[in-house]
Amino acid sequence: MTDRLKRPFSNPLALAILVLLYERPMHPYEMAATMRERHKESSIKLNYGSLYTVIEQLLREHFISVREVLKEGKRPEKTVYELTATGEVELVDWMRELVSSPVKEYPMFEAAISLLPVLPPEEVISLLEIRLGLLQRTLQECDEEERKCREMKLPRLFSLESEYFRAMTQAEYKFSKDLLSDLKRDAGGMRSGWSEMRRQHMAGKSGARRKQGPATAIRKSKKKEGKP
Amino acid sequence: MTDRLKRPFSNPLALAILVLLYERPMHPYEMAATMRERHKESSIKLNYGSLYTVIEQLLREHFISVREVLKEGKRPEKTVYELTATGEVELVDWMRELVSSPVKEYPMFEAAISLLPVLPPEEVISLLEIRLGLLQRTLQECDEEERKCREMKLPRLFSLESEYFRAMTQAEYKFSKDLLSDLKRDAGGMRSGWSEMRRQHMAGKSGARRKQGPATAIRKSKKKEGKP
DNA sequence: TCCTATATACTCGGCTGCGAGTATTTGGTA
DNA sequence: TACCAAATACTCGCAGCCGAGTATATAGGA
Repeated sequence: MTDRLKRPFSNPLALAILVLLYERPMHPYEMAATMRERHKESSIKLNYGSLYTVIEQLLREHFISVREVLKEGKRPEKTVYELTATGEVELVDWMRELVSSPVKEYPMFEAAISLLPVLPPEEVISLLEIRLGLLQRTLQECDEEERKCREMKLPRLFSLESEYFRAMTQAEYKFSKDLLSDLKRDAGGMRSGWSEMRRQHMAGKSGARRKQGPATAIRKSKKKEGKP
Repeated sequence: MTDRLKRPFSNPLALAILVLLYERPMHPYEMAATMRERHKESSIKLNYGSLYTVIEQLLREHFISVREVLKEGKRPEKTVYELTATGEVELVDWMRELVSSPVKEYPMFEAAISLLPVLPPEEVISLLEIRLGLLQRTLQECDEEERKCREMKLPRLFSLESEYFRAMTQAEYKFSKDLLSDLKRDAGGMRSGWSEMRRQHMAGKSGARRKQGPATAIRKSKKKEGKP
């Protein structure tokens, strides 16, 4: 909201680092350890490669700076970083934007759904059944998780992100289930437009193939090379 | 399901290309045009840079091959690609996996939620209100879209992906709304654990700063700025 | 005492992804 | 007829991202 300027980077890991340094100065490995301790890795993807790259970026933008370099014995040096004033502004600003303004993302399942007609409907039915099973298991695991939190009397704030994840998974479950029953109801039916659509694909494809030769060996065509 | 081998690439655009070539041979620009025509760009991110990179990857794996190179006048050559037998197997296999097995993804909002305590709760309330407004508008647009589809008597299959998007947006709306009311109910209250958590952050921070020098220019106060 | 497994703390090279740029043709209009 | 804008069809270079690898220190068991 505050500004619509493009941020110098978009990795959620950068955000997490800013937050950690907002609490106190740290060195990279400690950041990773802390994130794991708090199970942030479940909502924010963490890996070593990116960690150090992202720190580099943050340094470049002067959002963080080197506080000190520790040397103990012969171990590699530990570089401790801290948040700068600019960094704190960026952090708060970024958080504000993320909370206030949804951004379109591109989950794989959405892509798959939009290309669904390449699969025969009967197969989609059994694939969706598998999916439903897996989603249900995920939901159960979430509940289990939540139960533990309640037992330990942790305030809700600690588990907000998994609550969100559960809600989204639930929605996906419902969607898949509805889709499944619809498919079952008029399997192969006309109303879905499926068979018609598939026929088109097939027509296009087999037509092309036929023009070229009897079910090609692998590639009889003009360009036979693979890689120059 | 079929196999758990890692695919040589993960870009949804690659999947879309395989599907397009499954229908008929095409040249890159035509792929882009077709995708836009069918509004696939709303569920699969498209941009020129990636398009050509991804085609390179598919070639390398022998999932597609060059069918012919057209030359018309002095225009740049058009390279027409087609699906190989291997490519078709990959396509179907990949689709099966995507439909049957959910994968954990990392939406930005989930990251933000997991770091929410850096913002004062009163601010989160107003940010969520903005978000709810925007989400509602998105939902209305979806409905409008859907109405048009029904008017044109398009079969449901054509708009499945936007139905999915709507469902997910709806879920996010509900989650945000519930969170908002909870925040309003015990604003600043103890039960949420928020104030406590924030205090910790603050403590850590100001402690660190104090050691270093007199409260830096822009950020001396505990939290006096708001949002103009 | 020695050996191995694990934790600590990064480094490095390469692939992926992308936006901005390039060059030609077509269409409209003044 | 001349000119400009839009469409066509890519090319390029660089930054982001990541996973596998490296190297030391410590702990625990045989």
